[in-house]
Amino acid sequence: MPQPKLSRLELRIMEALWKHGTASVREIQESLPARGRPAYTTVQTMLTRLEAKEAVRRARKISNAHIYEAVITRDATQRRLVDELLTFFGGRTAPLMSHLIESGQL
Amino acid sequence: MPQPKLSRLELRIMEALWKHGTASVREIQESLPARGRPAYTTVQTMLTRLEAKEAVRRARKISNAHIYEAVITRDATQRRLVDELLTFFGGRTAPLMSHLIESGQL
DNA sequence: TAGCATCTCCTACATCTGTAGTAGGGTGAG
DNA sequence: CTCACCCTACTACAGATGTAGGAGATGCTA
Repeated sequence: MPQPKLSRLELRIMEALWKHGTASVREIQESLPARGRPAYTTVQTMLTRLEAKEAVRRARKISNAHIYEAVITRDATQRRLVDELLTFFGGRTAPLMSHLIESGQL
Repeated sequence: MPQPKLSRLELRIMEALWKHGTASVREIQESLPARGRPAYTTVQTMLTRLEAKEAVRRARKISNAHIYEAVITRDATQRRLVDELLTFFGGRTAPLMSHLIESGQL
């Protein structure tokens, strides 16, 4: 399905994958911030679920390890998140903008 | 706790409550868009959970019905959502902005 | 080739979320 | 006073999410 719904952790995994371009379970797991880093098999579970959602795919194999790559783009995913957030703002971008501005980085 | 984490449906309920200022379960339920409107008791369950999270409180009673009011502000809640979204954008507001702009309303 | 390190695959499970039914108490209209 | 109606409180449950262990396959190293 196009642009599946991803959970927070799934999004964290995707973020890591987008950064690496392509990666193994271990690479993804280790690239996650040590603080609150999930266990190896947890990452593995996420990748399996992401695969089921067709958000990632097994690109190839290196030795006995699968190498994953993103199927959905970061851009499309972010757009989806923004759209979803907008529904909570009643479609009004103005308040969202002001919060963004107040959020510092500008 | 300050700014509890709210689910989608909980946010929809809060939105209705913020609009009314104060409302009974029935008022909230009926103010939700008919399309996909949850059952009366579903709204009730949400309010109970929101109360547990200290996001709303029972302000008073009219006859045998509880009248709820929001404890957390819409503003603080929206800010929290924006901040959370920002973490998925690696803290960069720029891409978020561009998505917003492309989202039409501007 | 024997073992250890490493992977995958499968299974499990607690918690959260959405969804709602049921039982029983309070209320107001007649 | 009575009873139909509305409200609350409690319970239930399926699906999503986060979290991870264990068993067994596989690959590298001495």
